[in-house]
Amino acid sequence: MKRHYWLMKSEPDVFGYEHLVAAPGQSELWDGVRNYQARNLMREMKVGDRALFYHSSTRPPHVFGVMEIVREAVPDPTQFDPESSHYDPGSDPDDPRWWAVTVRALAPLKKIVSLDDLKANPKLADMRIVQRNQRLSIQPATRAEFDEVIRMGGGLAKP
DNA sequence: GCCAACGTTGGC
DNA sequence: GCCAACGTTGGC
Repeated sequence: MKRHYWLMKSEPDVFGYEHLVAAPGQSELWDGVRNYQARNLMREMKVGDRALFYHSSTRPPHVFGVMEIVREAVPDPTQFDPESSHYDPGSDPDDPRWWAVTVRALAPLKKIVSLDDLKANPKLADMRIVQRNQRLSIQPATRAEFDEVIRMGGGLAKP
């Protein structure tokens, strides 16, 4: 089975890498995605896939660490929760609209890799994140891109 | 806080 | 099915 690579964005105030590391059992449902393209990509994810964890709305925005997909997409429960800010009254429980994978922290990078660093590396020119305002919160990456970002971050710190 | 990009909605 | 209005994202 071929492993795939991804980049997943979150605002650290809402859900950052530290939350993930501190989470019970160190795994967490990646809920709240309300974009069809991102949803479709998440449904392609397989157990064992790896993802770069990107912190947005920070100065500078940056890649912080690496996650592993530990469970394939299941219906996102927040879409059926009227109390949730992600509540979607239009979603049919028999045919849920929104799905979420479960992720686990693998390790932080030894040093963060900023968006400017990503943009400055010609090897990463095809990554969506470095292209003009590509806001998609879940993006595919190649293994070469994934490895390059980790190399730029000085490798993975021991958890 | 601003605003460009861009996805979604809804009138026609 | 078009497209203007609107809302959100996210870098700056």
